[in-house]
Amino acid sequence: MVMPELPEVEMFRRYAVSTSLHKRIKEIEAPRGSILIDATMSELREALLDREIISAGRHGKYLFLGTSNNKYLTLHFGMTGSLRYFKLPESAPSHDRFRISFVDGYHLSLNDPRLLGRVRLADSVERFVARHHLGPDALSITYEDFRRTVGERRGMVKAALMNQKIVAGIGNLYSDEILFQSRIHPKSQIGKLTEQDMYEMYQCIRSVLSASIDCRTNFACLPDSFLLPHRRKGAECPGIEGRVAAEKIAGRTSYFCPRVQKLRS
DNA sequence: AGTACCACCTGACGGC
DNA sequence: TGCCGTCAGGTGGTAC
Repeated sequence: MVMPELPEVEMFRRYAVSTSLHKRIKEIEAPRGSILIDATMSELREALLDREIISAGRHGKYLFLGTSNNKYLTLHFGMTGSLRYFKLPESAPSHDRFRISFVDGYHLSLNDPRLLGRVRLADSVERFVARHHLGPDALSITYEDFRRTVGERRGMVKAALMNQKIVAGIGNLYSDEILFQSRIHPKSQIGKLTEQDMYEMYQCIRSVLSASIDCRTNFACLPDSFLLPHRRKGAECPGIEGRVAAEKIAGRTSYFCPRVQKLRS
């Protein structure tokens, strides 16, 4: 099952571009209801029906489908959401929660077994990002901004990496990978990180997320040096003799290699 | 300000 | 076999 963090949502963005751009919207439906936030179905229909999707943007874990009348259908995938494009009713996903139907008979659906995905309507991406207090996108943030915003916090580094207000797009899985490759223990206190630690972490954010996108988020395709394919308690650490440890940190089960990742405290 | 915990939500899985 | 508790994790809320 796909956990939608930045690379996964980037795949959804590309999928939407390759399937759904410049098609006239005929109908929208929410078969199970209660997926809309801050907007009603009639507002959504008013904004979208008879329009086309002309752009697909992403900020962190949010996907923005821009329409020809300057509105943005904003999708969040929760922890199990994904996009499916199909024509025949029998090809509809089994957990179809939000469906856009185009005049050519095709559909784009948000498939979401655990019902944690959300759909909103926005007037601009910038205003949406500001309203939800999202930090810069993890692949766009500069090192200066990263060092400053992380540096002025206290607490555990893992919590900061996963905090969407600091940097948008990193969740539990990729924060574990970034910290593993940075050789930093997830419980390390931010105030104890060196300048070198910060820079290392910043570079690993970029390289880890990019590598996953290059692999189309298929973990089996990642280099042998990655932790993600071995993200099980007791598994062998990649590249060093040792076992993967699991511990609840910042409210999430965290996997790390204690021999590689030393605690800064 | 940071942390811990809960709720939402369902499918998978292990224990008995 | 089948029931049941637990876990998975993004977001957003509350209490301390």
